Amino acid sequence: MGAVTLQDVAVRCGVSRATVSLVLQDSNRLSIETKYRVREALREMGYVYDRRAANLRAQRSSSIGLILTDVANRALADLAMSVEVEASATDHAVMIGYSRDLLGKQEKLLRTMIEHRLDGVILSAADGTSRRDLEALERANIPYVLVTRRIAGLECDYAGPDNFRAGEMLAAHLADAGARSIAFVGGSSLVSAREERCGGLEAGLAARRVAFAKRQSIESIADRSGGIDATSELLERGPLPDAIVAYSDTVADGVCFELLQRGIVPGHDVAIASFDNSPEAPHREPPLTSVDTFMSAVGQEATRLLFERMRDPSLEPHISLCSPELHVRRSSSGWHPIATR
Amino acid sequence: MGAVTLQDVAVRCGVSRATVSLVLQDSNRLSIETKYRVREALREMGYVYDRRAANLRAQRSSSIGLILTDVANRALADLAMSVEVEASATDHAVMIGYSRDLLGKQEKLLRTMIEHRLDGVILSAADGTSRRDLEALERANIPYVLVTRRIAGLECDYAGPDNFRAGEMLAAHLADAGARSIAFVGGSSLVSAREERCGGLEAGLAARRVAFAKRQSIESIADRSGGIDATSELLERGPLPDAIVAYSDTVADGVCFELLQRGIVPGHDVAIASFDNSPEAPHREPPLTSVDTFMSAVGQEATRLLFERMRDPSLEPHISLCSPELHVRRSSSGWHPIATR
DNA sequence: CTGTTAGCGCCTTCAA
DNA sequence: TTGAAGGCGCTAACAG
Repeated sequence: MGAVTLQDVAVRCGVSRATVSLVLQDSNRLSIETKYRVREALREMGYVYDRRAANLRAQRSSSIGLILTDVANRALADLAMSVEVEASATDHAVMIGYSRDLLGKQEKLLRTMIEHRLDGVILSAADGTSRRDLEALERANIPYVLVTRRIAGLECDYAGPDNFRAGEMLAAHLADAGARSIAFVGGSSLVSAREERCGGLEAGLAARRVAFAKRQSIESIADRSGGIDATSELLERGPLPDAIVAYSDTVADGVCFELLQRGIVPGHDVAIASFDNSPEAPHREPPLTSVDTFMSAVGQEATRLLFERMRDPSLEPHISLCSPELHVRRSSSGWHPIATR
Repeated sequence: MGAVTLQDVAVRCGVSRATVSLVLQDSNRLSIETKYRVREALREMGYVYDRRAANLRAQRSSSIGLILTDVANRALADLAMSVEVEASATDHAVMIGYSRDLLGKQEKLLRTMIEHRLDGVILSAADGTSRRDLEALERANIPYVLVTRRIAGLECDYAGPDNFRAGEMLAAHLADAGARSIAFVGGSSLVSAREERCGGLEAGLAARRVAFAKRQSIESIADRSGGIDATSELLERGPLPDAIVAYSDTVADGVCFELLQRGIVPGHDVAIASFDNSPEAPHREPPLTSVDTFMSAVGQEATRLLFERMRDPSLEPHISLCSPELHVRRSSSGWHPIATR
């Protein structure tokens, strides 16, 4: 019943356990003949390597952890899949957990991963995570890399899209198109990605002498309904701006919906743009201008950083930002200053 | 450097390893005082339970595996997240892998999971998986549950949406609305879900004396572009049917797009319906009639089945189908026989 | 080239 | 109530 062990095979072949172990490692200290005989026996007896034992012995786990807030949006799904590909290229399994932005759940996941003695962890931290929440990892000496979201005051490895640059790109595009008033809509300011995107937008506009006031930034849940709510609030606060930049494509969907409800045509009466460049963006009505953040590149990069740190824990923290790419579509190119005046 | 072990704590407290182990299990065979003293020491010394060792000793891994083809679509993401929730409720970690419908990758994932001696595996099998591909799991005595996709000729635990019933529901709805010719569009016939949905549609139509011919079923890749291609082919093969049923909401999007390209208005000139009831379905133009397949319920059920089998491997295979729910929206309710004649 | 030994950290059993 | 011992399956180190 119990699986075949190295010992069993050794007995069967009349050699020692160590010899069999050497065969598994294809050591060249053994005679061809012995190797062959042992290999045959391994196969015949249906031997399966027990990684648990090897891991215990070698003080590792051949696994890394991946903690995401969620995987229901396409961007994070791409990230998860690319992490798995990179990890398995180095023969590491991936243990996954979803925090749903709950600090308690995240803590439980971290504890579990530490007990399993994972070789490393990639973490997209829940809203409100502080460096104290990661101390357990440090005490346990487990290398980790942050993705997507930064933690204030914490210097550590990080991989993510260059959100600031992405914001700047939209600023440049919209300012050049003639927009003179711009609002940023959706997302929570607790999440670093929002602050970076909004910051980049503000900086880009400033460089082009377009004003951007704090009251032109409205927070919301980061989904379609959030886009609707934020748009309502925006229109109550004042007149329609030339352009609305949404926190994400999903939020932008809600924005467009609410505008239409009020008889305002997105892409014509007001320019719309956002972040993610999701697969549907080109197929929206109007097709949505969006900055691609290449989340699978981010996942790949995060995994690379993690393995580097696992190799050498003394490295300086490394911050890796993936370059975004602007895709201009009718939601912003269809708007012209003339049309609104 | 190395982590604190039970042994270390025992020495510090002047008791035996076993005593400390008993404290961890909160055994009532120990004096209150000893427990207290040992607990203090555990805390002070920063002891962390080493699950690897415990797992080796107990011949388990406290982890289950989840192999999906992909997680880029919302339905599978929901499934993945619900599996993780259920598993962690029983203190099991989740090791994840994505096969991308590649048999080779799936095989590698299975091998890894077997080497890690996972306690069980939930598998959404890649296209073309046969029972032979799962023999490794059986030899290793690892319980597994199939989700979402069945494998021909393999009796084993399975959890999935009741696709046949879902097809019937659409048949009933469309036939009652007056549709007399119906096409099924998109998806690969290698995937059991398509065959079940299409089969249910056919059966439901037959029960209402509406003909459904094989040539009214067109396969394609299961995405938006597949919907476009399949629709082109459909219109080349013959006249526009009263209704088009798409394999999934994503495919339906392509269908609607291609129809509009040809000046045919979906929801008016032809009824459209599909499966998944994705979050965007109500927000499409026209709002899309779709059958909800509750993938998070499927994930929950699959995990439940797996744990049951882990408890008692001798159980009869159990097949669990989650009831679907029809959501009628304008894409089908806006169409009337009159309008097309 | 091959075999022996001694653990990795935990937990169960048996003896005191 | 506590202690000692042995072993899960693997492998590094050392001895033959």
